[in-house]
Amino acid sequence: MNKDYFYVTTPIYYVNDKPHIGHAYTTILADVLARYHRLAGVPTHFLTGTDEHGQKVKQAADKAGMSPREQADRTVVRFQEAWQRLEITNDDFIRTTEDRHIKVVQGILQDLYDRGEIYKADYDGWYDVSSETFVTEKDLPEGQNPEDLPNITRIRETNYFFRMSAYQDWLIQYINDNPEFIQPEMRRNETLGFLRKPLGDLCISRPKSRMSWGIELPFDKDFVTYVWFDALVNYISAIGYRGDDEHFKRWWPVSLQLIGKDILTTHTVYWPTMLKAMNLPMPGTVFAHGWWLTGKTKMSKSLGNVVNPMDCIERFGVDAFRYFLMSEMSLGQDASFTEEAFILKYNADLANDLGNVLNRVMKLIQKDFGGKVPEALTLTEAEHDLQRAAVAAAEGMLQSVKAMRLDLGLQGLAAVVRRANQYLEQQQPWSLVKEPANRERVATVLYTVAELLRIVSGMLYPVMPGKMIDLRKALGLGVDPPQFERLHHWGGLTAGTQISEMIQLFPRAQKPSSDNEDLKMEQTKPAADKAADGLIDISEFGRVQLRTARILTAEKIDGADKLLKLQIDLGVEQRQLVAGIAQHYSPDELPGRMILVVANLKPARIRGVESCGMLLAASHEGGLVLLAPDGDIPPGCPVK
RNA sequence: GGCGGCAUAGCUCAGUUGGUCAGAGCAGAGGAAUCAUAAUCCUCGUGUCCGGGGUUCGAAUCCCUGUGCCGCCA
Repeated sequence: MNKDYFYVTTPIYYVNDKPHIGHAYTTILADVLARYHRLAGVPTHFLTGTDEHGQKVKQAADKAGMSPREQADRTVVRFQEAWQRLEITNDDFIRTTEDRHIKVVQGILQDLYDRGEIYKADYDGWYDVSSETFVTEKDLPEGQNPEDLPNITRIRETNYFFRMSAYQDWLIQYINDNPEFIQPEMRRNETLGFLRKPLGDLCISRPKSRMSWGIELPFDKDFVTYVWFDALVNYISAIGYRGDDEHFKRWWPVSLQLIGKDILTTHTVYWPTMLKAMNLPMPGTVFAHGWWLTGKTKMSKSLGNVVNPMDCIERFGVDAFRYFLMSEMSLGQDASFTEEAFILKYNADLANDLGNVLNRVMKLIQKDFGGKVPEALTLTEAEHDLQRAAVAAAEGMLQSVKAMRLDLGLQGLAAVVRRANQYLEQQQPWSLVKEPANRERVATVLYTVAELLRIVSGMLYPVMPGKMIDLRKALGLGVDPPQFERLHHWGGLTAGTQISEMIQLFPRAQKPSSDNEDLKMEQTKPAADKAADGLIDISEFGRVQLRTARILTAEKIDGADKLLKLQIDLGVEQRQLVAGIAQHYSPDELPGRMILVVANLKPARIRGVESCGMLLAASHEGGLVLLAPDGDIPPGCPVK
């Protein structure tokens, strides 16, 4: 980590899109990196924003009967709201329609024009309307006649060009001399490959007659700026280039520019040559990451298989979503997003390991030490081992931030949490405590695990800010963000601190109901065989999760005279279930009643209505009565 | 067609400069324990490290070659 400063950018997103997982991923990644740097005490500036010029915005505006600017104003909030929900902590948000941006673009253009870096020339050739780019016949699919392609038209027009070709040799040399400039290495090779052929000049204008929604060229009112020349400048206009020198010098050159691999050339060829022409230093690193795939197909709007980040947040929480994206993507490669993988990871790493270990240690401190963090006195080799492992995992996480391999760092932290579970199992504090002489030993064990959680939660904070603060509050650590220097040292937890009431940090998620039907059938068969004598053992009964619940609402299901649709409160969550009790209970007498339900029943569709669970009722000679707890107890309590 | 990348247990992947490197997690099987969200812990893999050559005392790791995917450019 560079200690001086960290300036990180995402691409600016085109306002015509809706935020999808691709946008969310880049932005969360930038946020996580920014947070790590801030917590390490590195002055950090994090920029994102929106690209608001171009044909598609104009078209959408015309269709909606408003000005392009109004259209952009309406759609930009989609991104701003999305980033808010995802807990993105960008320091600035730039829109290319802002004055501060337009002035800079025009200033740069005028300067380059004055210095002869931009010249006027005629263009006569093919133009691709959909991508707003010029194409040569060689760009077209083989054997195709341009006139037959719907989005290709012949145009002849005058335009302005940037002398990009003049910088080709310099750029090749620069990339060769600075291996960290383009990452991962594969993308660097790609760029060098691209540069093996002669580089043309870059057309940086569009005649207004054809495309009016853009930044007007300062030296020719008949033209607007080509969208890439406009958009790339955001990285410097936002930090005060040609306006606020002090601010600009503080953050330029940018430390890290995150991009998707689809916009590699613009960022590794156009952008560097533009900067060179402006006599500005190059970005430290341009990093192209991979794409999220669902199954085998690429995420894209045209394929209609986009995973909406918002849906995932609602179901699993922002923090789990951020964790999954960061831990599942090996940076630079593609990764796949499936609900099944998400739930498996969530249950394994977050619910079963991290959430559970917190729960275990809290319960023991609660029960045996009156809810106060006990004091660790005599440490054995086991404690020293765990300390070393925790500190090493914390260090490893920081290394992985530096190496852009967050997945590996998170893996290391997950591993150390698993070790905490192993350690508890080996030490058996719940057995030791039965012998008063062991009390000091138990105190040491519980302190050790709690302290490990302090360090791990601190290191995970940039990825899961909300949940990690919850965890730290539970341990009595307060609501402030962790301080990194304290995470390298053992012993940050103060003995005697009051911990909170029990919390469920990551409630276990239900497995996806969609597939693996065959698998489940196979799994249940052996149990059915064993039950041939009609007797089951306790572990089989244990597989059934019974819980108390409160009925919130009840309504009839059309076309089914026995069924009611119920919304129930299960403590940590709300559920819908379908119950065959309509002939015995009317909908209006049910809300508010406490009942018992099977909470881990595989979801099913009954009469087209989803049912997640089953309520318990006793029947006798055609009659039926609901079972209810005998006494006052909140919803969600386990029934054993 | 050119350039580049990848190919390791059922699945997802780790494997720094060639020498306990044949691994982890998940999934699966068996067992233990009960503090805990039936969560946890322990035990269990003879994997042609894509095939074939080669370099080396020794290669998943280097070189050549074949095959299959993928990316960029044509």
